Amino acid sequence: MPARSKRADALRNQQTLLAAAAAVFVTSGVDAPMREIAARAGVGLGTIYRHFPTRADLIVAVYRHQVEACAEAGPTLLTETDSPFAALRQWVDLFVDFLVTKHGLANALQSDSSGFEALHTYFLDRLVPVCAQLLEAAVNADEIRPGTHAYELMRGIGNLCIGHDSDPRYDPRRLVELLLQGLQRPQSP
Amino acid sequence: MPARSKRADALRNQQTLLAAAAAVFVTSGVDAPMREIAARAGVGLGTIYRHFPTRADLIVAVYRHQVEACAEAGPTLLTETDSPFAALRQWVDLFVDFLVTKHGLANALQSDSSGFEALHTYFLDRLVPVCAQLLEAAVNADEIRPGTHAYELMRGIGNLCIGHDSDPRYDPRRLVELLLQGLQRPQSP
DNA sequence: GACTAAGCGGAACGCCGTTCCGTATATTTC
DNA sequence: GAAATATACGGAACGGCGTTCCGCTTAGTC
Repeated sequence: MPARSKRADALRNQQTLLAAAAAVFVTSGVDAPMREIAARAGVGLGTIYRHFPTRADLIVAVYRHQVEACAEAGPTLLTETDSPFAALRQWVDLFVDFLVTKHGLANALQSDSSGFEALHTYFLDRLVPVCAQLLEAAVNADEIRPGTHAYELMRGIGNLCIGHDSDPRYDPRRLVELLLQGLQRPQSP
Repeated sequence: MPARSKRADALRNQQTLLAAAAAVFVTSGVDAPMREIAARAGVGLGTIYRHFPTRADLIVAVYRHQVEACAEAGPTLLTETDSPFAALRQWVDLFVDFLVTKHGLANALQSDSSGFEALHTYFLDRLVPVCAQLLEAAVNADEIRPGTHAYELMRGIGNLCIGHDSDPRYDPRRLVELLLQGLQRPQSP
């Protein structure tokens, strides 16, 4: 019993809000004042909170497609790439690219303030299993040392992506690459 | 001409504030409301801002000793440890321990909001040269590959220390160790 | 067209950083 | 010791932001 379906204006507003949020996130980052988003969408503050009770809900809704795409790319890369480690590296690249192009998203991802919990949860629930699969394949192929947990790796990568735009001398990609190399099994037998 | 020396009560308040801030930082993190610190010190808000115009100034003042100690440990470790890479590893451990025991400090260090600039600046100005020296020694000893910049490494390590207390499954030390291993020169000639 | 429940807007509250200035006091001067 | 003055103090006040709440509006229904 799906109750009664939502009102038309509610659905319209939800879409408008998503579009407005996406636009504002680009220019002002994911920490932009809620008022700014509401104003851009031409709705009241109450409306934004009714549709997206927490900021995290809004962020998740805005980026869900891209996260899904990233998650789905995992298995694909695994089958289409000859070495599992190469697949892992490409997948991580995808993830880093995603984070790095969203102002403040990496920061928000790690924020421990309640309210961002949903964000944290969604990203990790969706992506950690994918990462784990890639990791396991690479371990089985004897390309990397076992013992690294996907959760930890994902959070580490996320952390490394913080603040990349504050200084041109800091490029998260180089450090992530270093991390991956640290993962590689020493070639001694 | 050192102008006239400060008033006695001003000096006393400065000390009181430092102690109060140190105590509050332990319990509420370095983001604790300024009011809380002022209250704890038993002074007005104006006083805290007069002595420490920005939050970063206060944080720097509170932790200056420890940062100095860490900076000075660099050269010492280098002479007292047989391998430069081992010295680097120990030094990094020191730095991680420092960051990990200060709630929210790692976050603050990376915050790009103006006002934390002084913090960023002080930490990096003081520690990057030390790290660079260790790095260079390890490169010269042919223990690690050249091409990594101390600035980038320090920021990466700082980033990895963010959020360590939000989940027991996340241990920055393991990832930092991975990073260091990624630095090591592959043992192929 | 009237009814009703779903949805809307934005005023209002609380928290926080930061500024500003009337008041209090340490220090110097006589 | 008292007056003079530079210094420092306290906390009210302002603005920005997140979040809640409720009287009003409107879409969907009969």
